[in-house]
Amino acid sequence: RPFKCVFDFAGCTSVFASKNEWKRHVTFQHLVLHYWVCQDGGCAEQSNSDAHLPRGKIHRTGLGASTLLTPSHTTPTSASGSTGLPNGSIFNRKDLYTQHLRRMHTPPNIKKSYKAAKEAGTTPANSASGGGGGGGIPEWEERIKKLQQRAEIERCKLPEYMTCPAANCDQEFTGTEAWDQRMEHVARHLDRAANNKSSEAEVVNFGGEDDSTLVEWASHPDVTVIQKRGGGGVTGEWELNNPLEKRGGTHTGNSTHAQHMRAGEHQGEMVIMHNTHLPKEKMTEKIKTRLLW
DNA sequence: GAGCGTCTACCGGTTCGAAG
DNA sequence: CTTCGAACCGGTAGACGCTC
Repeated sequence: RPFKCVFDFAGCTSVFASKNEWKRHVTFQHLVLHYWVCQDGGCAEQSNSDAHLPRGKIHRTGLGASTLLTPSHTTPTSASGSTGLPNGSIFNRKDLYTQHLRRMHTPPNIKKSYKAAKEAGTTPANSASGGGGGGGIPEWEERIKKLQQRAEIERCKLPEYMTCPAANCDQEFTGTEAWDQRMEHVARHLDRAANNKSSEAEVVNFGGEDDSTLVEWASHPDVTVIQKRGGGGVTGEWELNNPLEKRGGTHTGNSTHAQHMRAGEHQGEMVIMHNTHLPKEKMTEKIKTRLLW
């Protein structure tokens, strides 16, 4: 398993055998560039500014599946107080949001159709349970697609300047593809390191002295993927931060990111973060500043 | 408190379409 | 044709509420 999580320096111990899984893990579990908000029926009542609510709690009471097609379901605009997160059920992956839609908000008549089809062994049943997809009732599938688009919110953007974390590698990456290029590049280092353990040139030290661009970006107030342990303290001591964790969260105990989010700016269109992809000049300037500390 | 049902989080495999 | 990435799909684990 050559692919260790790029945030291992912040405490993530995940390792992966395939590049695909490695990239997916980093993207969905740590970066959270996008998320999906369900504000239908009972979900709309969930405030994400309050102290942490136990998982699943808000889904208990009278979910109005039949209200899905009502005008109350509009673009997420009702950002809650202190976190910047909108009210509603939040999902970090599109397929999870879709799964939730199918399970919780399928109108009763559609559910009935699926059930009948399942018993008859016909097509719509294939997508009636779980994530579902493909065949089904066309109007409902169309509706789901629209809801998926509407619910999607961009949290932050990828960096536009990065360097390679491998020792003795001066490779730089710029532009909107910088992150992907770096991941691909680093994957080759990791691969080679796994196959040739004696090669020091392939040693990748995420978050180390050769990886300041990652640390700078990930800890930026508009990104907050990692944060200083204990909210300050020792340089180099980082811990993971889940950007979608509600303020006051308890089960990870690291949810101070909310302080950085600017809920007051969310009026009209829901925009959580702005310009988090720092240009090269700005990033290097920040790095210089950091080194002077 | 045990057992059960519901729901979300996460993982890993599969499918499918686009690009080379 | 092959490779790759995005999305889909199915399964499992854990948390929680409800009932007995």
